Formats: sequence, structure tokens, C-alpha cells
Amino acid sequence: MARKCKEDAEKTRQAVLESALDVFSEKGFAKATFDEIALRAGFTKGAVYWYFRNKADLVSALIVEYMDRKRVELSENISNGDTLDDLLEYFVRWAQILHEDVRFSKFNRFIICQMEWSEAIVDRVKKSLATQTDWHLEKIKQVLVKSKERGDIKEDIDIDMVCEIVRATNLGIVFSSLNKFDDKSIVEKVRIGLGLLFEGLKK
Amino acid sequence: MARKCKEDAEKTRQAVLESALDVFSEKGFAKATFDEIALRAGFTKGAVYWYFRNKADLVSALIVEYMDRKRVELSENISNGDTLDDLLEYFVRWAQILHEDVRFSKFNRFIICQMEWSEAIVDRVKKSLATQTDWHLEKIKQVLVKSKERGDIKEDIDIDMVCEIVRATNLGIVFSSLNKFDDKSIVEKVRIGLGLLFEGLKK
DNA sequence: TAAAACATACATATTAGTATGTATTTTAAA
DNA sequence: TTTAAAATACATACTAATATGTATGTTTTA
Repeated sequence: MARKCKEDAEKTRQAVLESALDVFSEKGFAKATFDEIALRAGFTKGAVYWYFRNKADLVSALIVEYMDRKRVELSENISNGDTLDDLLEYFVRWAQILHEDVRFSKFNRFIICQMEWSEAIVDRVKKSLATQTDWHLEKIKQVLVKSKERGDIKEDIDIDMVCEIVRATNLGIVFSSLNKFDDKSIVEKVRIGLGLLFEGLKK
Repeated sequence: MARKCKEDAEKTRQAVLESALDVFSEKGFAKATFDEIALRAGFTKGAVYWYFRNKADLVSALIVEYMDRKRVELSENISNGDTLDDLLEYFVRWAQILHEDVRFSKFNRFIICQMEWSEAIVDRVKKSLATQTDWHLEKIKQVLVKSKERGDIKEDIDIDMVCEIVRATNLGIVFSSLNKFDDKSIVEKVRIGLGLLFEGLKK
């Protein structure tokens, strides 16, 4: 077909991205084909190649679309308190968004639980995941240091190790819930799970 | 070449399995090829097809080899106490084995963190993972019920939910440690992480 | 002698990537 | 203001590589 105006072109790109997430989600990264992604979006392979070089590029775009943008959006909306209760609310807020935003949770399920990391994408994706991880670890550490200063938590605690444990606990709960697809208790589980962990931390 | 005696044949099968785990681990399931698996084991594709129908079949065999066998082996060696401390030792024991047995941890890294679940294998693998999960959940539930009866833990606890939280916490810590490849603190993290969680559970 | 334990060769399918075609906008010169 | 050229936004057709599975061959053991 022929060229469209710029707005329509942007719509095409978005449609391809949406379709890509669906196909990745259903077939997995390896079995997803350009043909199917294109056809589901109502185009042909040529359209997809016009916007994206290869499958890894598609994943990169999805990461920008969902992960990077959401993180910025969230970091602006969330309180910056430094108590354990504030930290709990921070993770609960994440869980709520995962629960409410179906496509965001679909993306996270794909990235966290479902994707195989072949060399082609591993760098780009790992970088984004590392940024995400560092972001969380920073947040956790900040709270733990302050809490220790205030004497809120036990004194014999290895802060760096507990940071990773807190993050891993949250990841485990999110991972398990996403794997179930229909798990509606993700928010409660994060609240209770991390809540219990923090109870154990307190004096 | 020619036929070998039965012992040599069994050695061939084992060599192929070992090689398969290595190639899966390095290339990922999708990018692993029969040719490479065979050549690394010192044979050709024909040998692999003599023992295994396809890649999914290879994964199945690996699951039997590592997961099913280890679970039985472990369930015989581990104490059957029903306190939270016993439960902690149970998970710590798992972590120790993951830390000591390099090939076992390689297998778990592949199955838990690395593999993409395309339709072909998803059923067989999910069944084994579900068995594993149920096994853990049963163990946890048993301990929690007894602990509640004894009045060791808080009364307002939803046992089924906490069961899943405990399992998810352990999974998250194991997952995170396996992802790091060289993480030597997996045992400590499990001990401290679950320890803190259990502290929170106690009255 | 038959079957086991492989090796070798091949047929087939799949798909990524490219090259080219084409209609429509946009740009810009006249 | 008109219009020709250039660039855009795709579609279509094709190439080439890769890997799966199979068919067949070969040697040795039981």
C-alpha cells in the first residue's frame, strides 16, 4: 500500500508493538515470527521491518515502552519516605499496578518468567533489568540504612545481604503470581509476605 | 560405527545428556542443535536420535535425571520434623545441594531461570515443576498447621496464603542466586531470608 | 543371523533478511 | 499556485541459511 500521514504511521508502529507482545507471549520469543506479528497487526512483514531491525529490536522497543516508561512514571508518583512501612507501600504499589494493568503484567510475565536469553538480546535486556534491579536495591538500602540509624531494626543485620533478600522475596512473589496468570492475590501476597519479613527485621 | 556392549551404550546415553545440559545452558533451548549436542559428546546426530526423539524428549530425560531423582534422594535423607526450625533446615539443605552440586545447579538455572516454555515441552515440564511445587507446599503446610496447633505462630494467619508466600520467598532467593552464576551466598541468604520471615510468623 | 548402536546422506520445512515495487505524501522549485 | 521530484510507508517476491527428521548404510555383539 501507500504512505500514510505521520499519525497513522505512529499508529502502525504501536499496533506492531502490541501484536509483538501478544505473539511473544503466546509462542515465546523463539517461535514468534515476523509474519505472524505483522499479520495480527493487520500488515505484512515489510511493515515490521520498516520499524524494527529484528526480534531483539522489538524486545528493546517493548522494554522502553513498558519498563523504562513505567519506572519513571512510578518514581514520580510514589512517596519517598524512609521507614519500613513506606518501603512496604512502595512494593505494594508496584503489585497493584501489575494487577491493574493487564498489558503491563503480560509484558512482565514475558520478560521475567517466559523469555529465553539468547545472546542476541541478552545484553540489551540485561542492562534494562539491571537498571531496574539497581533502582530497587538503592531504594531498599536507603530505607534500611536509615532504619538502622534510628534503631528500628536489629543491630546484627548485614544490610547489603538483607537488601538482596528483600528484593528476591518480592521477585519471588511477583514471579509466582505472574506464572499463575489468574492470580488475583498478588497485592495481598506482597503486603503479607514483605510485611512478615519486615516484622522479623524489627527489634 | 559399530555396536558397543550395553555398558558402553549406557555411557553414550549419559554423555549425550551431559552434553545436552551444557549446550542448553550455553545456547538456550531454542538455539541448541542436535548436531552440537552430539559432537560435544563425541558422536554424531544419529546417536542422539537413537536415544531421544526430539529436544523436548531430551529435556524430559534431564528432568528425570536431575529433578525427580534428587527429590526422592532428598526426601529420604531429610528430617521430618514439624517445627519452623525443621522447615528452615529443609530449605537450607536444598540450598546447600544447589551450592555443592554444580551440574544440579546448572540444571536448575536452565529450568527455572533460562528456559522458554514453548508448547512442545510445556506440558511435560510443567507437570514435573508442579509436582515439585506441590511437594514443597505439602511440606510447608504440614509444618504451619502443626505450628498453629501448638500456638507457635500468630493466630490471624491465612495458612494457605502463607504457604505460597514461603515457597515464593525461597524461589525468589534461589532464582536470584542462580541468575548470578557465581553467587556463593545462596545458603546464607536462604537461612537469613526464610529465618526473618519465620521470625515474623512467630508470636 | 538378527538386532543393536551408531554414522552418513539427504529431503524438507521454516524463516530471517533483502531487494524491489508502488502508491501516496511531502517538499520545493518554478 | 502548480507541479515535478524525492522521500515515506508499506507490500510482494525472492534468496539463502539453518536445522529437523528420516532413510539408509555399516559394523559389531548377542
